[in-house]
Amino acid sequence: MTRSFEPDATDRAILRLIQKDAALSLADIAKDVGLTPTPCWKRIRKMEQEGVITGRVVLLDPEKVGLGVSVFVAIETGDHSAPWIEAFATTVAKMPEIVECWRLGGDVDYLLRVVVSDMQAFDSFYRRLTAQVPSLRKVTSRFAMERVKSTTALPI
Amino acid sequence: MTRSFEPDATDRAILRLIQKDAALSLADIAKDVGLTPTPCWKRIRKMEQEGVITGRVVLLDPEKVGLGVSVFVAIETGDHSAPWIEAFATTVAKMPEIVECWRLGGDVDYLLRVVVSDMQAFDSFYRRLTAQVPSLRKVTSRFAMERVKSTTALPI
DNA sequence: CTTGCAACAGAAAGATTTTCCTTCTACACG
DNA sequence: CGTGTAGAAGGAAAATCTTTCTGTTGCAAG
Repeated sequence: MTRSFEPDATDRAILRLIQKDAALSLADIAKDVGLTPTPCWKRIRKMEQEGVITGRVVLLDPEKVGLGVSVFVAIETGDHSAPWIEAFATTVAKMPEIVECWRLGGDVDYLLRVVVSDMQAFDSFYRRLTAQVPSLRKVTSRFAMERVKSTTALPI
Repeated sequence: MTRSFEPDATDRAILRLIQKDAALSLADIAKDVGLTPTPCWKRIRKMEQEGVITGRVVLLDPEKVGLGVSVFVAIETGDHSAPWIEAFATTVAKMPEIVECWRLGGDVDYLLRVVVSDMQAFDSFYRRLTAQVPSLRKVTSRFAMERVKSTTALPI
């Protein structure tokens, strides 16, 4: 796969900054990377158009909004057919408690991170999940005790 | 734990919006939640000051910046002392490839997500990790085949 | 009532976006 | 060689739009 976009050192400097704080003004970003606001803005817009930048979002403190419980759910399926995989992806997309879902190689087929308010809410989620998804061979839930680190900033 | 902040329906509507797109103008947000820009802005500022909103960031496409490989590393430690835990957290904080690190309850002590460019980069990371962290009893790496879902938006 | 909170309209301050211009480099051609 | 041209990248300044702040009003609870 040849990458269509090759960020130079300046692009990367910009990305490193706004990956951490997208509220910085163009003037500040520009000063930091040694440009004036205009070319800086042009680079950012280009990266948005090319899909390098996929969005701007605010992050919330899960505790503060009463969603302090993260649970990792490892799933082994008994059905590896394309229709099952597709149906599973659709179900996952529809459940907002699932904030991450990865298909893995190896013993575990899927790993989910589920965000809920408490154990009871997780139980409710768990029942809905297992009721909706057929052919689950093994489901292992592990509760997070502490969020040691969690960042959206890629090591660019 | 009593929560100091109780968002009302309007606060939550605002959060749902800007969790998905923080580039929306106040005018747009206000129209959507049925307010004028000023009270809307005051609510957002309040939530920022109270720490409900922890930051504004841009999200990147990992593939487009050449970091398309995510690996989950499950760690079981042989040392559960406070100093070990602290030292481990410090090491994790210093390694930018580790984008998530959770301390779990149960058989697995820690679960990491590591973002790298390719298998070779992961091997390099793996060597550095195991060289720096003592008393690792078991380390299991699972490669992500597909990112089925990944969102920063909490189900508020 | 009246007190306090939340909303509003409108103005000021500040940021973004556009337009236009300059510079630099690479490359083709006389 | 020297010159002309195209394309990429930067910059200054103006226009436009947003955010932020002011003062004021309305409404609900006490």
